[in-house]
Amino acid sequence: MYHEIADQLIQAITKGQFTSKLPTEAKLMARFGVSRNTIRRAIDVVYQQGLLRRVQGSGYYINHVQLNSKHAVNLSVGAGKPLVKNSPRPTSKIVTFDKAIAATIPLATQFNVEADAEVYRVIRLRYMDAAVYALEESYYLTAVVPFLSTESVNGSIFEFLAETFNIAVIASDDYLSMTKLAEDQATLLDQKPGTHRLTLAQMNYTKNNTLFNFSKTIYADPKMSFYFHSAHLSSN
Amino acid sequence: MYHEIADQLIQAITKGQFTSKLPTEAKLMARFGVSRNTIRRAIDVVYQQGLLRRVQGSGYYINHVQLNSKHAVNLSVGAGKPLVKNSPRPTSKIVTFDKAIAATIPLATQFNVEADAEVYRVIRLRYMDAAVYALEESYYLTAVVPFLSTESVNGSIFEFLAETFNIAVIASDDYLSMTKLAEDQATLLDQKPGTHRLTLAQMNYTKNNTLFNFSKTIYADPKMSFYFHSAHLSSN
DNA sequence: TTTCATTTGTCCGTATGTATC
DNA sequence: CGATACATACGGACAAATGAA
Repeated sequence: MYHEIADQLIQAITKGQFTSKLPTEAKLMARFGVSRNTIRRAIDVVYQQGLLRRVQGSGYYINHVQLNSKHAVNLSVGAGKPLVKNSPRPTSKIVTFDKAIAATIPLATQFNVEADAEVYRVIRLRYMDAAVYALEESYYLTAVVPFLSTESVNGSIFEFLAETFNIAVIASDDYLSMTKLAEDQATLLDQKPGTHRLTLAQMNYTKNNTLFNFSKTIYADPKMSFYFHSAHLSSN
Repeated sequence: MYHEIADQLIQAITKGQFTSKLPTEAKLMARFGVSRNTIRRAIDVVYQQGLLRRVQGSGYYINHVQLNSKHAVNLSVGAGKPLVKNSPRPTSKIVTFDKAIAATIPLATQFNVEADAEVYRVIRLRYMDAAVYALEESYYLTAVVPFLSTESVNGSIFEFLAETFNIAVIASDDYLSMTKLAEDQATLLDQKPGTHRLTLAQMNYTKNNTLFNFSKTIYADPKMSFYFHSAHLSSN
């Protein structure tokens, strides 16, 4: 219940329905017909995403997150969704799409994924507006994701998983660093080998914190930037 | 109250008092003599920092965060504390320490800091084990931070602020990107100009979400990495 | 396979504290 | 000072997942 309320509040804020402040808790209680605890729980979710400033005795103020760079990713919302409004959807060119065993994958051993786990391997170039912006290498545990359609691999895999298996990201571990492009990576990204580029390694967990996906994404644009909001649960 | 309990739980976990699971909520209620809501609130805090996996019907499992790189920063704990256990404390070499007006600072205008705000400016080289690891450019609003001792600037400013003014980080906005080193930056960091390095721009907020500090840190080591855990408030 | 106790997840109502205006 | 609004804490009830009998 508080999940839905949180979603509605987030939508309302991003749509600009509340310009400077959120209604008071009392008003929100009346509007949604729930108890104060439930409203506060929902507000916690919104607050955690950095959309609110909370001031005791005064109210909840809207925070307008700034993403100056054209290529910016907001990591605090969970999966790496580009947060630029009305951004065009990325397209993909598949490099590899097969199955593998975790033990044979460097990324998997690095993150202590169970060695004998079977995974779908998807390596693809990601395009935005016909320009390549990332090289993505992602893996899906077949124990959790029994099937991956070629169609979804060409589009949004996460959307496919949500619709088909009701798999959603509950938590994620994110590691940001620079990688020196190897020959093959460089040619795929159309850059010089040895160039340093931002790289996001990610572990994604779903219900009950079971790992279902891990990936490594190298971003082509040197101006790429990542945003992340960290908020303690209560502000005072 | 739940804050203290959360702190105690975090300490207990990092000290290795609980190896695989946390005690049940019922036991924690008894141990701390508080209600279930309070315990759960405290656990929320711990969970948010990525130290726990929670499984309905089963319990809370300890998560051991992996930071493979020697130079790794955990951003989900708030300020940029190095999380390597027993890591030596960094030392500093001051490049600049004076006052300035926000309007004259590119970083401040970029983040829409009130133009006429007065700030302490601290530019310093950060050393770990006699080796330079970062060039830090940080600003403290004098409206919130009335005084900065030279002593603290040579050591830990955040510790000084906590002890002296009871200023703690409640929330932060973090921006990670690469910067191409300018001449002066390159010489300070002992690198070639034009080199790409990881850069963390940070806005730090204290009680009632008032901004008290913003900074930009360029990390010398190309192997530098950042960790960040993102967890939705409830896992199921 | 079913049942049942355990354990966490959600929601409610209430009371009191504290900061803001 | 009083009214408003958010912060914390308690107790109770039921739902849902887990794990063992």
